[in-house]
Amino acid sequence: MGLEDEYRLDYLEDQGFLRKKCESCGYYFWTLDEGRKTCGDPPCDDYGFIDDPPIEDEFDLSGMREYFLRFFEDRRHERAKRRPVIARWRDDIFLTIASIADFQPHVTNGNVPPPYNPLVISQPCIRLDDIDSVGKSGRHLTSFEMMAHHAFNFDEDHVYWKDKTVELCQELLTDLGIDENEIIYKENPWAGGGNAGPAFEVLTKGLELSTLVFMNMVQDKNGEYNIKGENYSKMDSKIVDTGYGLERFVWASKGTPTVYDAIYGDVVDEVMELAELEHKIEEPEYREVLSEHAKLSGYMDVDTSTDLHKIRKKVSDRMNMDTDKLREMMEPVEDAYAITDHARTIALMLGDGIVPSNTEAGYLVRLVIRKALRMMDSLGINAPLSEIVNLHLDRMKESFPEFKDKKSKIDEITDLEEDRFKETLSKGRKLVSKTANHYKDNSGTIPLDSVVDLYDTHGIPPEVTKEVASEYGVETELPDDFYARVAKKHESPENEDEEKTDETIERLKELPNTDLLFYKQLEDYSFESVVLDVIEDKVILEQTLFYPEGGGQPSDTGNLDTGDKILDIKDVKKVNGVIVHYLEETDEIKKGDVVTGNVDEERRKAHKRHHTATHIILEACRNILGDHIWQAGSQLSEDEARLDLTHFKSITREELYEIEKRANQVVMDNREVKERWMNRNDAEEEYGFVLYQGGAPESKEIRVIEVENWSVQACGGTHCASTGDVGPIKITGTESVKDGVIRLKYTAGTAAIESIQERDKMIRKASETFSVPPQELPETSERFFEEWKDRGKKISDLKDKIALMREKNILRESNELNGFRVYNEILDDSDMEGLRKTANQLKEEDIIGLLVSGRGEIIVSVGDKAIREGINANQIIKEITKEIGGGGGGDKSLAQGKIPAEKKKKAVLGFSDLVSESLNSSDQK
RNA sequence: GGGCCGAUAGAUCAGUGGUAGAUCGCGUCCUUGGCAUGGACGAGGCCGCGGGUUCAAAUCCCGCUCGGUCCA
Repeated sequence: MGLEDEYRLDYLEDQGFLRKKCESCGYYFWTLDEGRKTCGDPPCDDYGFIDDPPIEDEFDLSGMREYFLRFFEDRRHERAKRRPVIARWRDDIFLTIASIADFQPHVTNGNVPPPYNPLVISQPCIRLDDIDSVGKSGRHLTSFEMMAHHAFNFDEDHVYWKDKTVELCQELLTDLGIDENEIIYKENPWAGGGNAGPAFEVLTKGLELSTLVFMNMVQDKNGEYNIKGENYSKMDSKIVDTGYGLERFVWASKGTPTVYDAIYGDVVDEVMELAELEHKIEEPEYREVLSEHAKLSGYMDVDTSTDLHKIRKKVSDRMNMDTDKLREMMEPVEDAYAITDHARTIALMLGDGIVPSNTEAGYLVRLVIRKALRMMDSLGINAPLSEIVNLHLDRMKESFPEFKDKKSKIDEITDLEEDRFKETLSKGRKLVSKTANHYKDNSGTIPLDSVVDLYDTHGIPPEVTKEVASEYGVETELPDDFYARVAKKHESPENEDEEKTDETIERLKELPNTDLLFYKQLEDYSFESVVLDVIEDKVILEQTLFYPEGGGQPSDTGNLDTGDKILDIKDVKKVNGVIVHYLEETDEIKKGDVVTGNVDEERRKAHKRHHTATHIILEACRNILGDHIWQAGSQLSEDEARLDLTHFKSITREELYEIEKRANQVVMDNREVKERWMNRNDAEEEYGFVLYQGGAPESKEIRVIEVENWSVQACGGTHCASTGDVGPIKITGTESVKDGVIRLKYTAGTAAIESIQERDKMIRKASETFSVPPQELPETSERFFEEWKDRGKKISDLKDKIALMREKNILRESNELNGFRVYNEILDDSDMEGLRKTANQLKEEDIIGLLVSGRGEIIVSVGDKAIREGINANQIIKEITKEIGGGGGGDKSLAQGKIPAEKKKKAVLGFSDLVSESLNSSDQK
């Protein structure tokens, strides 16, 4: 079934819009211009807005944003706060890529009502998909603000739908002075993230200003609508999802050749200045080249070098200019644009608390930083990247006041990342030199495999490899689809998650949600309840005090008392709203029984202490280390708790002590720990995103745990009533989980006492060994270690001396055999090192020798002269060990091995014969 | 979350199972009026930690810790 009817809006028809089919691309579009034949979207139409801005007045970013927000506020929309660019509330994407992402999935799926309805927002977004086109295309950005008005229509609550949406859009555009004959609504259905719907792209003079999506379908294998290759069916809710590109609007108000000049031309100027280039945007010839270039790249992809080459060729032809000259002219400008763009993205990402890492969102910010640094390098900019980031931060003060306090942290992180990258590069260059030298005499070309390896394993960009290799006169194999090949290397078969259709789950669905007593009776440990069902080893009660595993807190254990028998509970889980108790055995319990539940009190208390301690420590870390600290995971047990934190360097000892001290201070303050249920939107409004340290729940009401005057977190766990109940907190260790994430381990309450005692025992044991009081342990152990090393050296020296002294005996006692002196002896007090030293003396004197230690270590040495006669120490030792057991080997002059100690004499006695045999056989050759 | 790479002298690194090395730096001496330089000698190593294989492990295998890097 098609979507034609979806687009026939009364509003458009009443206004006199005509539905036409684009002669070029075949898509339908709506226009007031009777003569129009094409849809207005490049490549069907050219850019018409450059040097001829369709928006009457010039706007800057904050001016345009404010105009938009006010416009919709005046039309009964509430202004919603932006969310961070890191999508902490979602587990399917790292970055906020659209304004609607703020409301997915909890609002769009109907679980949580929107904060306002309808609402207007300007949401900063980051998209890195087209990062390679940034700067070159004149229109791509890695960060942008998606302005939007959203209306969420559910069955009972209808706000507005298609006609009103288009009407508002049309009114906004004409309000801005855009000629209504130039406004085109192009039909182009949208699909993404499991939803879809009809959509209009709103175009003027070849520029897409906004997209109006009418999300009313959900992915469904048997759905009747087919959009972009997938089947969809209608859903109950209808969501108005619009997106107005703030930067596009500013661009359309200025008509500059590129979007970059429109939105932050002054920063571009400064970047050009740092590169000692002049931004000649005002020079006519220059501006013309730039315009031509921009117009062409408007409808071409520039992410492959061949496309870029085509554009260059066309522009140079049109301008009657040499292609090389054009390239020389364009490349630095493109890099400067890209650097400016990336710097703003970096400011947003770091400002919103992303910590650079080798994984997840942290990796994405590192990627952007490194791309920027590379371009700065090729432009010859010596200033630190943080300086350019600061240019943006200064200008963002007004629009993003929340970044004001973050400047020094952003500087620190940027500088640190710059240092790290330089380190990686300089190491990389050495490695490339080595590789280049290796292939210099070989093929003269570094093969693709090596180039991929250098990039994949060591992070050396292929361009750098090429550059360094050329210094050695070595070629580099570098195909156009290099990065695709790297990607291919990483491809692995994806194991699809099997869909579980569990009978148990079906049966659980029939049952009512369990009444959660552990949220109501915080200090109780036993309760009574009716048994609702028994499924295999699982018991479901009407109400329970047993806490199910969740939020890093393990489940309670305990027992159920049926009156006749006490049954142990080994695990408790929550399946949707139903709490499932896993029992050792369930023979004695049946549906309808009334049982008494007893929670293991010590275990629960240990969990409470560790959980509350976790909240205290997290806030202590945020206070001491900074606001970039976010919880990246946590796990409690009875004995220990651990907390993973985002942090860009390792924590120092001193910081750790400070955190420990501060946390214990909060304990001693005996602050109240309050728990309450709050409306989710109210809680977010009041506390912001710091609430969601442990991940965001997907419900209307959320449980908020507040440590008085300390921290507020959304949390479903059990907590102490006041911080004094936590008892002492002892940090027991740190480790790094991955780059940018550190793990803190600590104990609280009884467990803390135990861990302190454990440490005390270790110290006692060590100090008893040394027979010194604990306080002298550090010095003493150091002294002992130094002495131990000294003695090792002395022993080695003495062994040298012993070997020298033996020399006299050796000369006296060696026998003559076929012109060689042969010596063998058992040195009972010696070891392998001693034997070796003596053997070296033998070699110098050209004596063929066999030495055996008391433990059966054996060594055969042969001097140069004997080697020339074909004597081989390795062969001899093999002969010996073959005959009497053990094993050994080495080279011609020295061979080592071991034989059973009791065979020492036998080895020595047979030696002369072996040597003479060996001499004879070599004579025969 | 997954893949790949690395850890040896103060620094940078070599060392494919058999006597732990190079360069720079450091110390002493020589060359010099002094500096630069050149030369000689020397000190400096739990070869990351723990296990395994082996007659023998810096080296091979497994685990851990730390670091680097690429991808989702």
